[in-house]
Amino acid sequence: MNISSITIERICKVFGYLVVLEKRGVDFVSSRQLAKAIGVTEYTIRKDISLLGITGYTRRGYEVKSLKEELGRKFHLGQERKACIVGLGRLGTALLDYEKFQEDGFEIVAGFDCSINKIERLRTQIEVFSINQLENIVEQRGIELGIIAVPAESAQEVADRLISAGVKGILNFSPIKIIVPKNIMYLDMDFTNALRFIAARFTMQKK
Amino acid sequence: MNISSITIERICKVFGYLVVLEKRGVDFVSSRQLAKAIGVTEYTIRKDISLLGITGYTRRGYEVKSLKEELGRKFHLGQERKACIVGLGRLGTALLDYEKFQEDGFEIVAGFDCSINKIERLRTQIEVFSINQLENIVEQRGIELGIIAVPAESAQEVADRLISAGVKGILNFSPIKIIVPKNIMYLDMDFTNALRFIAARFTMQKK
DNA sequence: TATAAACGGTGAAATAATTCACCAAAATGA
DNA sequence: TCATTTTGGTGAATTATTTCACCGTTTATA
Repeated sequence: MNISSITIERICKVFGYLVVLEKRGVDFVSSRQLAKAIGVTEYTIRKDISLLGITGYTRRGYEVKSLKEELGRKFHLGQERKACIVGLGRLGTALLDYEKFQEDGFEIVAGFDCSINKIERLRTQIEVFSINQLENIVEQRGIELGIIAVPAESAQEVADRLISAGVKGILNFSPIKIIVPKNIMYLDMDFTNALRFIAARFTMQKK
Repeated sequence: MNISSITIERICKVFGYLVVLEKRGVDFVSSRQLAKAIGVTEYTIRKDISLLGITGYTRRGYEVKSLKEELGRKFHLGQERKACIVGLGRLGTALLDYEKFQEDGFEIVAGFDCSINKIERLRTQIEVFSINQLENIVEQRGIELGIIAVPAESAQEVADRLISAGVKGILNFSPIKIIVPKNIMYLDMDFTNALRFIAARFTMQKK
């Protein structure tokens, strides 16, 4: 099967909303409700879901629990995945304790920083290491995801090291774009760019 | 002129890269270089730019300084814009001191939190207030952008208050989707969803 | 039991976005 | 000076994505 990135993005949002609905004890949800919740049309939702061979019930919609499980199975969502955070400044330490990751199966199993002082001072549940041990720990613990929260200058180097140590996906919070091989999944979380995007749309906006 | 959201997103990235190039003292940049830097094709870059009526130089490319200025003018980027942060937990305080915002013209002029204790303890350059004063301060200071870093439960309420106080754009770091009127520009920064997106693409990926 | 309403499924149509092919201009170099 | 290369501009072709129209079920209701 061949699913476009844009569809995968929507599916992830749907998954997130299903998690919320399940917590609320909702059993069924219609394409219209899903559409409203994630900001697209009902047609798109139905296309996306039927593309995956998942089917709903006439007059009731999709069953929340089974849709969530099926999406999880197909996209490996909500399963155990180990991640680490590199760079334990303000943002990095905030991410270390971000419980929402854990709820979704993402387990932060290590933090790295280059400052020994910082490592010693940190009081956290999660084990923290010197950046020197990055390769060792990533390999030992089978870490698949790397979260980069270091300054722009060192972001590319950290990414290269994470990749050569075996991570398959990178979430980058530094404000520069990192170049990665195309078999590595990569996403930027550039805060300034997010504000730019909002500001730019004040001015010109089509849809 | 009518420019699609997806084009605006690319333009913002181009703008960010131009800022970097300008700092490095680079005078000209080709569509090919821009394309590589932001991860699209050179055709797309040229289409985007020429759509705006901006034109480059044969055999040299685009002039960094003037392209940046022109994009800034057309999209109101790199201009003074006032923003505030609501919710001064780990993430909120990290954002308070995120200098990169300032470099790009986004000025954080206030922080809000509901805990008086927290407000008193905080040592920061930026003035912090009780959430009770949100409407007052937003109006007084002409704040246009609201950054939401409160827990999921109160995110929608905070958004509603920000909007009724006059902000025109919202950047949401809470893990739920907020419903806003369609004249308000809105962007989610959902960390868990970002990890999901990366994990999902491990499995299935078209382009 | 018959009718209406609310749903999902899906091929076809419409729209949007990207890529391509090719031209013209400028710079370079033989 | 003349050929070659690099570059942007742009209409056309292609590809991707969204929307629509309409069908068949199921549930609710009269």
